[in-house]
Amino acid sequence: MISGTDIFLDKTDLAILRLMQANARITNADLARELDMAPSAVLERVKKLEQRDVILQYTARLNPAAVNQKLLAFISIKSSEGMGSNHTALELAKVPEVQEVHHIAGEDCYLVKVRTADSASLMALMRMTLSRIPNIISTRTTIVLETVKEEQQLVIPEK
Amino acid sequence: MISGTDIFLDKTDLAILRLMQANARITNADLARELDMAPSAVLERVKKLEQRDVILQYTARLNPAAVNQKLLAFISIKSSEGMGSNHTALELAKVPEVQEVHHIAGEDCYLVKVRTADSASLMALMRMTLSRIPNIISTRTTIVLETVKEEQQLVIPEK
DNA sequence: GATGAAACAATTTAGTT
DNA sequence: AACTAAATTGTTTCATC
Repeated sequence: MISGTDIFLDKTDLAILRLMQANARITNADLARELDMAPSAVLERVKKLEQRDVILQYTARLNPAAVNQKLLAFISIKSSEGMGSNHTALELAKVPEVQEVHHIAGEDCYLVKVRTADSASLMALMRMTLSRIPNIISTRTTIVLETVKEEQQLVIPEK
Repeated sequence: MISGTDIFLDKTDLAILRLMQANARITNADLARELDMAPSAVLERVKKLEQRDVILQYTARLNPAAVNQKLLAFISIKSSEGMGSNHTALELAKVPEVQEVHHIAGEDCYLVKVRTADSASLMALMRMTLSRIPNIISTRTTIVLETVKEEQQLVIPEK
């Protein structure tokens, strides 16, 4: 769960976030040099950003093709469960190949992003895993032919 | 550009990827302890994984709400350019608020993932930035009401 | 490819302002 | 919240197998 209490970030915090978003393996010493601060002061700020759930994770972005995950698809899923329940979404979220589950406005359904080795393994996933989740009424699968950009970088405000 | 030459990853490489995907700030010494190897051997492998573009980036995943990016939307964009050209996609990719641009099958259009502060700033972005990109025929915007899962973690094969 | 050793650098804690 | 100082730990190179 993500902190609901309000979060105040000053110029220094935002600079730390900008640097760590661009390179999570930057040393604390290099961060301190960039910010013209003592390493101990920077370390304390980083720990607080982690505690406050401003920084959620440090992760290596991998080339999907290198680890045999060449197929990317988006699936629109309609569920018969009433509003207020999101059991279907939670079940979808448990599937490791499912990277994203969003509840979307308008069409009253979920948008799911899935990555598998190829179209055969996507079919297998849909038959074996998705079809076992209750309340799914329909699915519409869109295959990605080519990805031109895929980053999670957020635009960090100036202040 | 991502390496086109084929990539062979052994069990040790895959273990490194699994560990660094989960925590990009793991120390090289800790990696070496997990793998029962000398730190120097692990360091050499990590450098090769970076060089071969298996590891694309180390990044901190940030809480979008903490940096005032509360709105997430997917936009389907139809372009009049012929197949073979992807000028529109490249222009879309240049926009910092655009996190993803995928060319999708079937409807002959792009699927774009965008993050902004709120719906007013999304409107402003569409009017000021997207409307200046040539060849865009139509857009259909879907607003995300709630995100249940959003990770980029890939399923790393066993071997 | 992997190792061990060694020089150098970073991390992290504690005490102080 | 920030600093300095100091002890511990990690990084990285290089010679060797």
